[in-house]
Amino acid sequence: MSLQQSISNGVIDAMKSIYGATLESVEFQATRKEFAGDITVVVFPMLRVVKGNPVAIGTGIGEYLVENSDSVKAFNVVKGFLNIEIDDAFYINFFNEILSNENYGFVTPNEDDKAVMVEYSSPNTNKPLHLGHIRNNLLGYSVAEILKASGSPVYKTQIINDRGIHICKSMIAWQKFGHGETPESTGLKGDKLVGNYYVKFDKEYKQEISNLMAEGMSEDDAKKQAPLLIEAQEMLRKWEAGDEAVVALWETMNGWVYDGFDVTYKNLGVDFDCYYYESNTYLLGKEFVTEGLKSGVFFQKEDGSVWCDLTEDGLDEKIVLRADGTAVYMTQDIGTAIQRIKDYPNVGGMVYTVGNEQDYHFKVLFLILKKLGFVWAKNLYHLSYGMVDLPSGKMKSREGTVVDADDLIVEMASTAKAISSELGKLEGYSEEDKNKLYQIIGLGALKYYILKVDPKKRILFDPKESIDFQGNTGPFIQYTYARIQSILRKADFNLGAAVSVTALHPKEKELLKQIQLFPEVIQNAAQNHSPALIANYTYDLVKEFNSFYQNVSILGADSDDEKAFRVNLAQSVGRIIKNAFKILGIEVPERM
RNA sequence: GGUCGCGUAGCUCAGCUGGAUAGAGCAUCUGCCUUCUAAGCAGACGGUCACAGGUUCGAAUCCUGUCGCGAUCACCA
Repeated sequence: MSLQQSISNGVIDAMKSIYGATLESVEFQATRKEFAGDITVVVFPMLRVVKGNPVAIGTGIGEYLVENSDSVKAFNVVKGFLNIEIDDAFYINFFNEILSNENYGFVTPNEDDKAVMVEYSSPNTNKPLHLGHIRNNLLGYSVAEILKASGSPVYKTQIINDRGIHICKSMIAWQKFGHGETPESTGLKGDKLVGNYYVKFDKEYKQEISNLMAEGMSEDDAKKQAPLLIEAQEMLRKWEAGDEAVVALWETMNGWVYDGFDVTYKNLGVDFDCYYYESNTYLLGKEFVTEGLKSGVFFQKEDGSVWCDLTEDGLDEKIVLRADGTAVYMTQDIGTAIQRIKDYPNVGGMVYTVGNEQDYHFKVLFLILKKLGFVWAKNLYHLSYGMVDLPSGKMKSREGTVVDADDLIVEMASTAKAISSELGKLEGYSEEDKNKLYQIIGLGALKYYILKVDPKKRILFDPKESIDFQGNTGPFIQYTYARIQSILRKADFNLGAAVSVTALHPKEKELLKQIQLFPEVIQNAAQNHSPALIANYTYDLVKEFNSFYQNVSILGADSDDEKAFRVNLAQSVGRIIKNAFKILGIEVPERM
């Protein structure tokens, strides 16, 4: 039982025994530094149940707690705040309990529990990944890890946008201007190569439009009649008809792109358990639209298009099938959701990691799925996040202001190298080990920088100002971890044994209080789908540890018991850092 | 224009279901490396929590309105 819970029960008992009143819950907060005490009960809310002077009530409860609870040592009341001092023994016992638990704070998933499917990444296949995708990937991956740590089985997935005219555009450009180039022949990553042809298409297409307009054609007509576009459309028709040559090219070029993406995913440290392809799910979506039409969830307009009327829910009418019977975005997403539950019957909910420009789309999607009567539809969550903008505004590929994911990762590592070399703590390490370390630190800085911010807020990223390595940053936390490992290497006795100290140093106590919060923080983060909560908690823990580290000698403690206690304390903090960072997808180095 | 989100120190961000005098980092300034890694620690400076009302013992937090920024309102995905 946690401290809060046990105090909470004590307070409820006290209210019953003193006033005969029933209290639903007890409100807590951390005690402010200027007052004596470890935890504070707010008396004001109790006035609803018991009339009286808050100070008197607080005093009454305090006396009862000291009398009846082993862990409460003393108390004081300031206005309506009951500050409770907890006996050191409580913290020491608690610490001995968690000492041997390497997975402290994690709840092991039960196989019978309902699983959650987390979708993330799902990029466009005609452009390389950029900073915005990095945020998406890191968020999705981390939320999946958080859910796992909080006790849910999780599947990580991705929807692959593998049909449509945009792919044909790159194919046409490659055929006409590519001279048979391949990733191997050029040494380019596949996604970069294909991205170049997408840009090439756009450029040539624009040229054709202006040529046609120079000949006197109107802009609208020119856009529709440019030969390149006609060719792309023709290719799309062939693709849908299953033309062998076109399909083969499509497979080849998609393969290049995915190979390229895989490299980036690997560098970022994210992965997936299963994949879904739009080309496989849109038909299922159409089936359910037909069914919904029969059951009256949808209605058909005169031209044959199918709609869902959401005006009663405060939204508009939404199209779910075109007049010509082809699928729209919504149709596919309906189909994909249903397909996933078919494939994984133990999935009870899904998380979609998609930018906030699609808030409306998901609101509608979830509502439609509810209307179609799926029980799991109430457990759908749109993990909506803000855009990553540059000081100049949005990233625009045309203006060359896109922050490329691969470039950024390389740049972060080289910044880490520069800083690290200056500090010169890595003598005796091989070049290979050093480079690995720079990668860990650079990525740590980047990932933490993005994850520590509340997902729904937009991020301003200034490429000219490099990401910090000091203060509330990934490297700072990694550094603390490395320092702890250094202590552990020097400690000359076995760790993990129960420790026996009688009194706590104030810094030790503060640290233990912070450690105690970890399980609660994980549950909280899972509920809110927010890695930022984990990041900020870890930072607070590390600050507390550093303060302890600077003010209290660990290896030079007075007694062997005290030394063992402190070393174990350091080790526990190290474990929590490692586990918290694992959830964030950030590695921790043994040395830096 | 309708809808949704955001607005906290010069900058980047915390602030959980309302609680005590609003919290960090960066930047600026002052101390601390012959003691466990100074990517650190201790401290100073810095605020009309966008603005105005309301709800109550109490509001950065909840409600309403205003302003500012962003997104969205396609038979695109």
